[in-house]
Amino acid sequence: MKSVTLKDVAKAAGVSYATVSRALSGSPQIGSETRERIIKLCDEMGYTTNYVARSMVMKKTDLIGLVVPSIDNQFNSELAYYAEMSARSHGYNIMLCNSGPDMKQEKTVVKLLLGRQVDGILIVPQSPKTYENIRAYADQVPTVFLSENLRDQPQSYVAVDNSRGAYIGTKYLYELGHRDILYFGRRHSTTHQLRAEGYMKACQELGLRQRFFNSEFSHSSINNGYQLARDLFSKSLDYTAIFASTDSNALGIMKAADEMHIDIPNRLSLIGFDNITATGMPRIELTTIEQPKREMAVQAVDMLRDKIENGTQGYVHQILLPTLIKRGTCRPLG
Amino acid sequence: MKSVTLKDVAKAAGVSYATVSRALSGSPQIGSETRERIIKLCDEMGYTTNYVARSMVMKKTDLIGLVVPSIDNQFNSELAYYAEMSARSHGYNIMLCNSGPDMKQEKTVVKLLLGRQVDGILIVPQSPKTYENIRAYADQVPTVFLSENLRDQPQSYVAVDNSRGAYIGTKYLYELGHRDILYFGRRHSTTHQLRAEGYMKACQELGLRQRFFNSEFSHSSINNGYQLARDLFSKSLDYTAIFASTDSNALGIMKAADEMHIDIPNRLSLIGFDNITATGMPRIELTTIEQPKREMAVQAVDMLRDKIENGTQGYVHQILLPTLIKRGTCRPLG
DNA sequence: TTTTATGCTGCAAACGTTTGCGGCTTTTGA
DNA sequence: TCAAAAGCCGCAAACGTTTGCAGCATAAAA
Repeated sequence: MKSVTLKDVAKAAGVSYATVSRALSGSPQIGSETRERIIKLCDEMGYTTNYVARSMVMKKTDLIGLVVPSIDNQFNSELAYYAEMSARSHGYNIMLCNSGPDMKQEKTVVKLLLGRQVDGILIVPQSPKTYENIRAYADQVPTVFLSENLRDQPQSYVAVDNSRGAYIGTKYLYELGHRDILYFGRRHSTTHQLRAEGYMKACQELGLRQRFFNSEFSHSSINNGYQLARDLFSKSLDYTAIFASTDSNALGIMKAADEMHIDIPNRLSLIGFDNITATGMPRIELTTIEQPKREMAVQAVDMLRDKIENGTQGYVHQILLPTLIKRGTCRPLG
Repeated sequence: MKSVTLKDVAKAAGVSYATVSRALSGSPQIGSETRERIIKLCDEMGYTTNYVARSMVMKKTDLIGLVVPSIDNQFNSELAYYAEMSARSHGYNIMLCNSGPDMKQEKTVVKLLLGRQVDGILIVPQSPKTYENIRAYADQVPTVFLSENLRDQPQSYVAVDNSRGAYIGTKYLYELGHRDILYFGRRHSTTHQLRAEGYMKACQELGLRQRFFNSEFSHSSINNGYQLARDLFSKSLDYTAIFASTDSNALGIMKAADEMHIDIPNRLSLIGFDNITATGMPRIELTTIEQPKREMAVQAVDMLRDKIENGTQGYVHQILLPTLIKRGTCRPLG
């Protein structure tokens, strides 16, 4: 268990450990024969530099704290995947924390991360109030928010153009001939507000009546969507398409529709938002709006790196473009 | 950005920083008024103990390295979720690394983790060869393998009873009246070998003919399953049920079947293995064998903690029980 | 040969903690 | 009143690096 230190290989090489450190870090003031001899020796002895000691003196841990509401959520885990890959390729490691389900835990893990001396924090907010919740800490270390729009807050974030996403989705339904489109989902976070706005904008432009069916449940889950949709479908179906504010909701709607024998897509067209993996599964094939998760994650770590390495001050709001993914749940009307 | 140190609050409190340290750690040799005064002061000044300095002297980082082939995989991300929650509740933080897709990267990240001085490593192997691949490192730090059976290897791991899972799945099909059951999937990792063995055992006991359709593709994905199933279905359908060695494969099979108008479950019953989230989605409703992911993750970190904290030597093979999840893809025959 | 420059290496401080040990003050017991 | 015990607290070393600075040898220049 006792690992070999600089001192050990220095002794073996017959030089001071400062020399070994310099040889490894490629300092130009070390002779090339000495360097090679030392490097070879390090290899043989299985030396790996102790990052905690290194971090101590460098005042830099090369660690990025990644906090997500819960990593088992498809959307988050995809973001995490790309974030980790990208971070590592730039020499950073990821410290993972689940912040859900309550605000207290979110605060706790962020504080924890600070104690760990992470160089920066990447956070996908668990609620619209996250910014307030962790503001005190976000000022102490480079932080970028991921996937949730903060709109007017003085904080860096990267997110899709949620409004545009809903806009193109609605327009697509229109082009398919639909004139009665229901917007399904909550609206109390900025993200969801924006989506609703995109829908409304499309409706205005196209001369459509705006119709909402929303709730203020906290998490957008399949089950929530399902429960809600059962309510919805027990009333008259005076619309031909639904724009669901999240894929999870859409999936719930789909389940309810199947149970109540409402034919998707023939009687009802359905479109979601996010393009989570399940939407591409056989039999589901949900038409949806894609969030470019890879790009989002990569941009977020780039932004964070910029703050960390260049000390960039201020904040930037990076908005990426969503894409319409046509699959099987939308049909031309008539 | 400059954080407040022990020294700072010591100066403010008018005591030495050793006293502050002791007050915080609850040492009995500090007077209670002093302690309370110090704690209050720490709060006000926003002091958080620097974990890297602490780790340095304690020779313990309270860090667990979690390496998974790719966190965006449902199965892995669920394990990761529970592992992180459990680890954190015991004072550990998780350092996340994706090891996929190649063996080289797996080795690299494990080496990295060692450099980070993690107290232990939790690894879900990316291939049957993982053990060989990282053995050199696994000897240097407490390590437990997750979800993959290592069978005779002298290493701790926790996994389901894969054999039993396949056994009960096959038996279930038998009880439904099926007599011609095809086993679909690869067999070259221990895990998959065990599943195949469970199937064979059931066949023997029940007097069924054993039928295999397998391949040696490296990753069990929906697409692989799909491609293979298209092949399979182009030949005669002289079986009434398929036991797929993974849910991913089963999903691929389902897709191919739908395309080729083979009615699941009426013409063909299908059962998977793993119970990944997608299987419970509307329209899919795949009958499957559940791996108790939460329990697996929790047990794995318990095991790891035991090694770390008590220095427990030797190894233990923890086998958990799988459960049959009855959903919609299996029908009684006749 | 002497001086200067150049190339390489070692010394030691610093990073922010934890903790054994010694010392001071106060209380207790006789 | 004095000694011993007890209760608190500070000193300083240690953890394993990085790096500014000084020092030594050798090579080049005068």
